Amino acid sequence: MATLETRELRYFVAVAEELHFGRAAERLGMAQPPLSRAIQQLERRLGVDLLERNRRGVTLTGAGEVLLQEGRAALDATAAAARRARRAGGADGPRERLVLAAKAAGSHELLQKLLDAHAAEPGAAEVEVLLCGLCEQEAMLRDGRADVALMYTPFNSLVGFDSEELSTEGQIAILPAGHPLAARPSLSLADVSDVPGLPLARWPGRDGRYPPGPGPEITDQLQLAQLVALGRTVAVYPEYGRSWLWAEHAAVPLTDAPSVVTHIAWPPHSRSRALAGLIRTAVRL
Amino acid sequence: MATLETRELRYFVAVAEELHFGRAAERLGMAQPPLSRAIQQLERRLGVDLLERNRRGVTLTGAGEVLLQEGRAALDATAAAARRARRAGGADGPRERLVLAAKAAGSHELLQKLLDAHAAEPGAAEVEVLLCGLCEQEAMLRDGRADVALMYTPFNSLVGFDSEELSTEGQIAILPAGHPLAARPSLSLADVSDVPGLPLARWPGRDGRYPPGPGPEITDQLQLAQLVALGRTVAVYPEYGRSWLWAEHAAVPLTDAPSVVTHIAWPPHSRSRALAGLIRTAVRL
DNA sequence: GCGCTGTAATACCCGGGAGGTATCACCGAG
DNA sequence: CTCGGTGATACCTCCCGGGTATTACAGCGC
Repeated sequence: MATLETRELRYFVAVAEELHFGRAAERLGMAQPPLSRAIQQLERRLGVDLLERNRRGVTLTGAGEVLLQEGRAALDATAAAARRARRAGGADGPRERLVLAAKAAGSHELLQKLLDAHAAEPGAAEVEVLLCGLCEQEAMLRDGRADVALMYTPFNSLVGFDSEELSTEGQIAILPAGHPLAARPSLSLADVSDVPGLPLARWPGRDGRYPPGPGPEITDQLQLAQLVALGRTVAVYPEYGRSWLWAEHAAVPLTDAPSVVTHIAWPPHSRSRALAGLIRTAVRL
Repeated sequence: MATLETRELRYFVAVAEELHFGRAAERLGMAQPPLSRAIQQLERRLGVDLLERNRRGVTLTGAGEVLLQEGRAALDATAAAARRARRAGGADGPRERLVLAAKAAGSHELLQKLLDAHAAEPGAAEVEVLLCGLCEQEAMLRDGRADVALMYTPFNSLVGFDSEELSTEGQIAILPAGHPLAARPSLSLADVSDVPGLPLARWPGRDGRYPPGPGPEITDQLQLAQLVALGRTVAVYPEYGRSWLWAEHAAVPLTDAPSVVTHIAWPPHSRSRALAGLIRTAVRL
């Protein structure tokens, strides 16, 4: 059985992502020839062509696509094993430590309630909060930087994790304060998706790409706040966005936007007592 | 960053499972001293004690428990990457191949319908059927021996996989043909759980252990069939068990047994067109 | 007390292979 | 036809993974 070392996977993923041996070697901190040789050996061992070497760089074969997908998952799992083992041993006392990943732009209120409730439990594990960008919670759970995360459907995908539903809320339209639509008691998606002179802001999808459209491409909450305040865009945002609105902003409930559901999610094979305690506290909120 | 090679994980898992360096080394096909050294290096690199060496063998520390869990998952993911890549490259033509894992004791009828319907689709992938024992589908999906599986809740756990529900059915009591209870139109769990002289058969749980009780420990369907036919036990079994009953058996519907739901399940990160086609066919059944 | 047994750790050696440098072979652009 | 940029090859070095022999130590029988 060909037993695929971590090093080989790392090398292959680098080449498959760069589609260029030289750059991949640089990224890996090594010279190009040994990298070429390692990939050739890997292909021989698997008995499969992974890369198509043509003039001007390389492309992935079907098997290469598969190995890229699966290899990334395997590397994540390996990194997770290392990180979680190290963390479990760091303070090997009775008090375990948990890392909770949460979107920085998420609901502060919910997070506060959860942490307070958990801290009040007797013998509760210490919880470190790791705030991250838009959709990084999934990667953090997968590669072990976090043990548990707050995720928001439909923005995050819960695929591959265990989860419990915590709360559901509607969405609002965030408009410049003086805009005519801001006076309306409620709006529909159709109302805000085609406002003359006020294009709808575009968020990156799960793959990091932006949907097409005339509106500005948003990367973080502060940028969005500025653009709305400047009267350049209108945004669809979960209810919890009300907590950071400025005086220059107006929020109007949307009647037909999909609900945003907050979940607490964790890797499915977790067996930790500390994690179980945190989840129990969360679902009781 | 300590980057945990596959080899190290393999070694550690072997030692953690055997709790004995000598036996682990034998299982790995190597000598004991290099294994000891490798584990020591691993502990130094992670900066964490994984094993407690006391007189008469070793025991796992907390960090060791974590690394065993996570390490197994990582090794499975790595093996899956190798297997799936190799399979994807084997016949790199337009026809992809899929491996479907199904419990040998499962519903033959459903499997037949699924395979027939799928084969009728134009351009459908070739499907290899891999029949396995009681609860092996999960391991097969995890380590890449299979791409997709038929699973039965509550017997199998869907945790960590994507899945779609295919069908739901009740459970029956399987009794010796001549038994008084066999004449009843229906039974409850209480009726069959305490029949004098006819103890309830015990199935292994997800962890491979048997619940306590007086009945025989069942390992496969044939053994169960024999024991019931001999008048030694009564069993609770899904409806689809009717297809293999003997003349010596009688089946009576159970009114209050949990329903058995058949799912089609697959690894969450799969992106294969062939797999998507099979799933679409399955949910249309 | 003294071996005896079974455990993991240490000492030391050897060979394979991972990685480096220099160079080649190839192809498209100008 | 050269030149720049690509990946592949040739060849060397040395580290480290693995082997054997041995030690250290704890329990057990007598």
